[in-house]
Amino acid sequence: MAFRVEVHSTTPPSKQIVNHLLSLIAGGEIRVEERLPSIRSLAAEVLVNPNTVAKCYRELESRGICRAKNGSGVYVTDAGPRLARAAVIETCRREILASVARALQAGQTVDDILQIVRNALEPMETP
Amino acid sequence: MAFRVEVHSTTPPSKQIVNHLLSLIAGGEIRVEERLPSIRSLAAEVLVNPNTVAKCYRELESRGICRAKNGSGVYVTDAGPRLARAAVIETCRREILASVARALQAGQTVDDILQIVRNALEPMETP
Amino acid sequence: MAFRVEVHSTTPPSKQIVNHLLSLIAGGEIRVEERLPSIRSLAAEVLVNPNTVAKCYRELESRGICRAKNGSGVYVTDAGPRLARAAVIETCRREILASVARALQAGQTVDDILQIVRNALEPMETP
Amino acid sequence: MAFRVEVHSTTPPSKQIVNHLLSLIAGGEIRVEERLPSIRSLAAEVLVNPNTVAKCYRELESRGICRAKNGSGVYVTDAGPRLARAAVIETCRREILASVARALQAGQTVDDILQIVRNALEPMETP
DNA sequence: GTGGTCTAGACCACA
DNA sequence: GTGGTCTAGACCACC
Repeated sequence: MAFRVEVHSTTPPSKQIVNHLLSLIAGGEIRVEERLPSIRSLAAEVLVNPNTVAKCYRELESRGICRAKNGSGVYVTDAGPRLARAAVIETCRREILASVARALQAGQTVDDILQIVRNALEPMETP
Repeated sequence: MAFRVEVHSTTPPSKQIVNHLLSLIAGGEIRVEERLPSIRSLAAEVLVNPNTVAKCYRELESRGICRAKNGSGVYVTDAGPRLARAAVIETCRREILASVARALQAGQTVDDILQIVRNALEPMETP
Repeated sequence: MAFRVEVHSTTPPSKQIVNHLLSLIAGGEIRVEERLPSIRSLAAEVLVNPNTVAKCYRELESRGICRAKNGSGVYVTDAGPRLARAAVIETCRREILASVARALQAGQTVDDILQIVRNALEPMETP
Repeated sequence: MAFRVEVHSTTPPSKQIVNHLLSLIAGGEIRVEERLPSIRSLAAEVLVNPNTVAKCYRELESRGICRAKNGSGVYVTDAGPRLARAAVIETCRREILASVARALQAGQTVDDILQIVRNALEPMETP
């Protein structure tokens, strides 16, 4: 997993965890029909209460992304990867639009902003 | 202003308002020694409790960006625009980096992301 | 409200509460933009933990039926009554189909079943 | 059998299975002194743990509807069909009354409900 | 006062 | 072991 909840963020742990799971499913690191980490193990790993993780799994299940099988675990549904990808991309799109708009309003030039984006994209272009 | 608090965001209204005021000051829409909107009028405009706005003004004051004058309102300090600009740009930079990284991880291509950024920049290039 | 959670039912309290709230909204007893009972007061009334009621409200909110305003309460959305009605009717439809099918399979005649239904409808035909 | 346990129902699988067996016995599809499906075969068919099925058989046995014969299987008792029929019909009657009442309260008309019931009865009238 | 979130710990049903 | 549910009680943000 290699993921830690940022305790001092304004986004609550549960939302951070949901977002992270969405990223994992969207990025194909957890595949269709594959099992998500168990509630208790993920809770231990990211140092939150199991109830918090359970809430996250419930949320993903209500969005059709995964499905709990009693006594067995939580599994990615067929539609899971598609739904997760759509959710992640839509969120990122909105965030980028908002950030860019604010940067422009604050007096940052178009070139400044493109430079920032290029920096963010670089690590993916060289390898 | 043309600004509304997103009630269901995880970033608390007070922080949204601070960010917005920072943008206005950074962008020169509120200038040095200019008065910020009154607590009550801003509260009424963004449909928020006056206490919340007051808290925001205290926050900006503690960061040296504005200063309350006895009974006459809150004014932007000399250093205000510079401080606001630095804060906004740094925040936006971090947000853009994070969003772009997540979009890439979710399977979005570099071109997809550039397209999103271009869309965000467009409104500023034509006028 | 005049509603009590049946402790010894197989349907968990939270689901009972959700169903009851759906009925109230579907039946127009709580109208658009009207406030639902506060989490704490409803919890006290039906003798469950406030967290349980909070979970129910979250569920309804995730289905677009109501919307929480921080510090103010939970309100029925514009689409709430329509969504609630659809949910209740769909549930009843499924239950009736299942019950009737099982009664038939158990050897009950069509007339027996119609008689049961007429008994259920009677109280609404006389007034 | 043509029967599947609904994994995400609030009624536990064991109860669903008991209900289904009651229907089969009540409807005469499993007769007096006839053997019920073996625990393992039924468990395999409905994709449930054999322990769960065993529990169901114990339940039916405690209600006098069937009886285990040493090592040879579980058989319907003389009183079984009568007891099963009574149980099923009473359950269905209660369920129908409850569902119809809720549908009425949710704004469904008497005709709407009769239509639902007719749909449920149709498959038995044509053949 | 309102809702939102988290923690801690219990019990149940199922594999 | 798995998830599901509930209780109890804490803290935060907002009205």
